[in-house]
Amino acid sequence: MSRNADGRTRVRLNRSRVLETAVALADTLGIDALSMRRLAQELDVVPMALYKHVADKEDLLDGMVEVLIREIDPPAPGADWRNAIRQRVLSARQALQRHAWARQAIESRARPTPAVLEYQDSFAGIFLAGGFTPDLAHHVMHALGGRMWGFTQELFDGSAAPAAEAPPALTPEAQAAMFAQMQELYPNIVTVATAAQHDDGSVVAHGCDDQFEFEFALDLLLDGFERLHRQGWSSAQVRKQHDPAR
Amino acid sequence: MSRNADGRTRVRLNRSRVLETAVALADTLGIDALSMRRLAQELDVVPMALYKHVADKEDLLDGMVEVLIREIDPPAPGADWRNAIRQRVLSARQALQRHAWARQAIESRARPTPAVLEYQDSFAGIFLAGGFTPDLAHHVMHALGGRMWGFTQELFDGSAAPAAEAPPALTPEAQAAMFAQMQELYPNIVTVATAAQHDDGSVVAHGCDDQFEFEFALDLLLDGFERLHRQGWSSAQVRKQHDPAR
DNA sequence: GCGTGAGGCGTACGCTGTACACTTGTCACG
DNA sequence: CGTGACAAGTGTACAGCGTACGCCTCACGC
Repeated sequence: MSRNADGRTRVRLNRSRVLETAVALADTLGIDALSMRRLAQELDVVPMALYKHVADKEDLLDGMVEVLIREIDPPAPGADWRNAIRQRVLSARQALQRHAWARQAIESRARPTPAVLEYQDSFAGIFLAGGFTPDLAHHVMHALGGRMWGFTQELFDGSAAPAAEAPPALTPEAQAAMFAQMQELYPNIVTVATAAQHDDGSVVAHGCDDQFEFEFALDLLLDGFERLHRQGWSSAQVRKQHDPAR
Repeated sequence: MSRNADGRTRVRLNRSRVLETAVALADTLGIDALSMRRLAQELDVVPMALYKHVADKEDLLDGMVEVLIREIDPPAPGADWRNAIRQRVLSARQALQRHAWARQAIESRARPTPAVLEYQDSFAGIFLAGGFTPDLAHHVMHALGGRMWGFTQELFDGSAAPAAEAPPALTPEAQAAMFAQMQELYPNIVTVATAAQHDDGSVVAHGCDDQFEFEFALDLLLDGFERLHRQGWSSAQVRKQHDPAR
């Protein structure tokens, strides 16, 4: 067994040690700062040593995603489809929040690993067991999309002013000036972004509640799924309607 | 004015030429292969010359997204909110399909540029003009999320077998074997993935119709929005219901 | 005609992933 | 206990990346 600089014997490397260290490192440093070299250093090993345990960086990322999937609660056995889906998604969401890198990692993966397929299979299974036709289950899973993983579809963070990051603290005057400018340039965004507080009756700006937004969209979709399910929706009739010649 | 190797005078570089060439290059080579060096080469210029026109690679990507946004149709003036949103989203989707790199580029952007804010502002404006309360408009935009850009939330491509890319063509036997294995390991996915064809009555596997899936999810959401809008939904009552103490 | 400033050039640095050949450590078996 | 084989870890090297910094040079206003 090899020894480190202190001459103490060192635990052997193995795939899960590599993956778990990578996960921990990505948690603290962010996915961009996770390099093979940095990871090797963390494991007190030369970079190339990692390649005995992962094929390449792609494989490392795949493995990290698998670690994450294992943290997601298994489907609740007795629940009806709606609660089963809801629980699973919200559990996935929690796992994703523990690992901020995960969203990017999952989305950048080119091909699904067995673990990913298994995860998606369980969703399909829940819908089918709930009496969904394969047809409806298919479309419904597409509609769920990233939300299956608990992704919030960011991309609209009304509370984020443009380029207001580098300066750690803004003077109240500067803030007010920026707000005024925002209001001028993007009046609707400002209206909408500050809406949540108004309706609450609260005064302070507290940003928006990601969890609430996530569940809002999720339940909107689940409501829609339920309605279609009840009324025996089928894609054939919709297609016919849109394209009667066929 | 400088001359190139042939001694012919060369058109001067400028920001839009840089951005448009970058877009074209990303279209053909993919975003991963788009490097400052490769882009410079395409423009017949030394890499560092680009930095007189874009601040850094981040700025380049921001600029490319702006080029893309300009390709999206402006909001239809006379339309009701639902059609206005639908049209805009579907137009965005078309732009995104012309530029496969765009999704990743948009999602990786840390802070919204003015063009992005303006785009989102127009969505907020459509909802508000349609009589949505700022509160509802806020949540609804979150629910729309990436679909505002026409993103399909891939992540579940039932037709993609794992690691079936490198070999360009599989023998029918190999395909059959793989299918059998898929069926064993992921029975629900197979059921659901092959559903669309069954219901169509067609026999050949044609993958699934992305456009259909996209509109399915979009309309599901729009239906939900409409319902909430009609019944005067407000986040205050929902929150109270969940958390009556407050 | 000449100064000036923007635009393009060249060099260099530190970082990345990883190919390839090498040594070392560990364990099964004679 | 000795040994051979195989797995694990090392070292060197390469091509590519983004970009800091200093220099040159060319078009243009005076």
